[in-house]
Amino acid sequence: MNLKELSEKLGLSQTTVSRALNGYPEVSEETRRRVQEFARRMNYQPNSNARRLATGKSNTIGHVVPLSEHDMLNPHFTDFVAGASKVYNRRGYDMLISVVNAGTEKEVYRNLARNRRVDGVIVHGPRVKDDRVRILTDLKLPFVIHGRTNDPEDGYCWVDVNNRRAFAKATEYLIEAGHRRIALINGLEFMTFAANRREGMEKALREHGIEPDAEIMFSSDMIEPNGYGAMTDFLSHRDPPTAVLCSSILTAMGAMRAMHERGFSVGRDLSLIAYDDCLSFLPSTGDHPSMTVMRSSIRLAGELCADMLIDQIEKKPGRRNHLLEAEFVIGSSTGPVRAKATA
Amino acid sequence: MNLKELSEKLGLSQTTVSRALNGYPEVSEETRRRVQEFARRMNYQPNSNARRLATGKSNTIGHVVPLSEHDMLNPHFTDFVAGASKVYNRRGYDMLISVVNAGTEKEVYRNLARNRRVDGVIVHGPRVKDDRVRILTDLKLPFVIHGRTNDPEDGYCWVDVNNRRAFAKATEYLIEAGHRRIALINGLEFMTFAANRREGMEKALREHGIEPDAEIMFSSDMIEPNGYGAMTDFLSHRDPPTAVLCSSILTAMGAMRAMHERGFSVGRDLSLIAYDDCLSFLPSTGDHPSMTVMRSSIRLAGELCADMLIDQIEKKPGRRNHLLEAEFVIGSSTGPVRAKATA
DNA sequence: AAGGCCAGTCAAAGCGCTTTGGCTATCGTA
DNA sequence: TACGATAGCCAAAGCGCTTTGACTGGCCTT
Repeated sequence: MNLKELSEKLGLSQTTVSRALNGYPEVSEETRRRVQEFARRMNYQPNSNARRLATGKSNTIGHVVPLSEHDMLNPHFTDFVAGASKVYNRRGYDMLISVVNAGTEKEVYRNLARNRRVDGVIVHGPRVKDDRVRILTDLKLPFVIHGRTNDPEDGYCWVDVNNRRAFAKATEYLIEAGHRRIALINGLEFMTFAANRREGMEKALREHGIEPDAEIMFSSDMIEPNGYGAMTDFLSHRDPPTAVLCSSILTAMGAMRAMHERGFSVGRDLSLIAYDDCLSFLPSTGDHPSMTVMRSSIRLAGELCADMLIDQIEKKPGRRNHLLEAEFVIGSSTGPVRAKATA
Repeated sequence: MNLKELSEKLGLSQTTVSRALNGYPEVSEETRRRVQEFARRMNYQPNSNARRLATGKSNTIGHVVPLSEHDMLNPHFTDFVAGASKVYNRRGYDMLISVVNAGTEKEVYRNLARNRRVDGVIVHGPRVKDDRVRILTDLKLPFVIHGRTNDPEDGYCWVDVNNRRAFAKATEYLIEAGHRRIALINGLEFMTFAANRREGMEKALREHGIEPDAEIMFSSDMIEPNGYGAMTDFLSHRDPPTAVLCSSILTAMGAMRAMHERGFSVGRDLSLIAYDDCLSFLPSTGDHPSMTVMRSSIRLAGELCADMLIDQIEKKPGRRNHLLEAEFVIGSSTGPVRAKATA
């Protein structure tokens, strides 16, 4: 069933039927009702490809997500998507996901733009120095960055967490509990969020007269096995840490596994603070605060990004950026420093 | 830059240019070379909406994923997508993801089909009794199911794991190690895979004269907190299990957390076998076999589904279904039954 | 020399919508 | 009574591709 058939059966022109269905004011209320009711009965759905061609709008948002090594798709992405898609459903957009190998990203953006397959994109995993901003600006493709680059040049939309402050605060908390030997299990530091987290931590350390030690700082994909591996290494260091900061609950779980395996009790023998993205499939601090965390919902970030992007596409007014503050929640994974632990 | 401009500048008709670019044989090799080179120089990309309208093909695969309670997106989905998207990239398809609330699924399928937004869909989380098969068949929308329904009616494409056999085998392994009190932490049992797992387990139990006890069988979303909660409950049962089967590494991690918390040693005091989907962000048995698992890669399933669906869409010959066997890998989370553990 | 065939090209007709620019009653106003 | 405004409808022109059907000129056959 297409518009032509529908309008013929109704004894109306395509123009009128189209207008009736799309809520234009030039049709009488009675006609509109008749048309809409008939369309529903006939199960009429406009062909979206035709509509897209005619309007030049695709009503689709693109997500270009890079695969990291081992072809892994960042699990944090799941929750971000859950948030964003909620907004897409509400506002009538489709979500196009393009999983790409790290190198080919830019070409994919170019294609999406020239193709007119999407009305805008969300940029994931911004780097400290990232030319995607310039590319997208040149292409005149609306975009929102989940995170920021470190370039001073502003003018783009972003949603980010104050990572520096969160990690500085967590570090200070540990220092006040007497820790002076604090490890870091971070994300990949060519990405801004991870770089900022390290900066925040180092700043706090230095302000308390502690020189950061690269030997107890680790950076990689934020997945369980990496947390386990890093912590295992740290614990066999000649001068092991008494506390650790983890950039994700996933690495934190790995770290805790390593600690348990060595017979350490988390919160007593060793302290741990994790960054909690509120991943829905992992233990959170909701019910029983088992972990001390800095918390900010990545799903919320997804919602904010999506809304902001659509506002921009539809030229609606609205905020151009959001700097979220992570909530600091004290759980039982931290405690005062103890006599040096021995394996 | 569109086709018209391009062909004018080349002094050719749109027909010839279109054919040259799309590899039709009716153009001379020299013309083709000239056209392709010029198109590249001009950064020409055909407008995909126009192309879709003209061809009636969208070159897009739809994934309709239901949100479970708490608006959670199944984390197992991430890896499935990683696999599928690899195929989509290779074969020139886009991936459209539609996240829906559990109830509205069918309507979404109907819309996708009538809209002509996708050429086919992948059905996730099939239920024991699932009317999506009939709906999609009626709509004549090609589809592949990740899993199966339990309806005898065949004729659709699917990729599934032999869940029954995997769980029967794991159960037998535990029984042979002397366990007679075996718990189950399963997925949602209105879904076929979970129902089959339970069946496999119960069959093995009965074959060894053990009556399944519903009090140590749990069913829910396969996420860490649920594994933790279930295991905690089991351990405070008047007759606690000596072993447990988990439907996912995620619940297994939760279960292990509960065991650790009570001071139990996994593999000595209590045995655990998990179903390992090879989720890339979780510890697998690859490096050091810490967990005894039944293993089958969900990413591989994603690849198979995608290839099968595209074959179907393009009317290429190929297999219509795949029944994968899970690999049984013995790790250190299982051992002979011990004197009854006491909390 | 006439006819047939083929390679290479093109004009034009869709694909199914939206949107522009009329057109016709009808009504209020002077 | 006449005239402009307006509500309600329509025909037709795109949107940027693909594809059909037709047309050339050169070459081979008989």
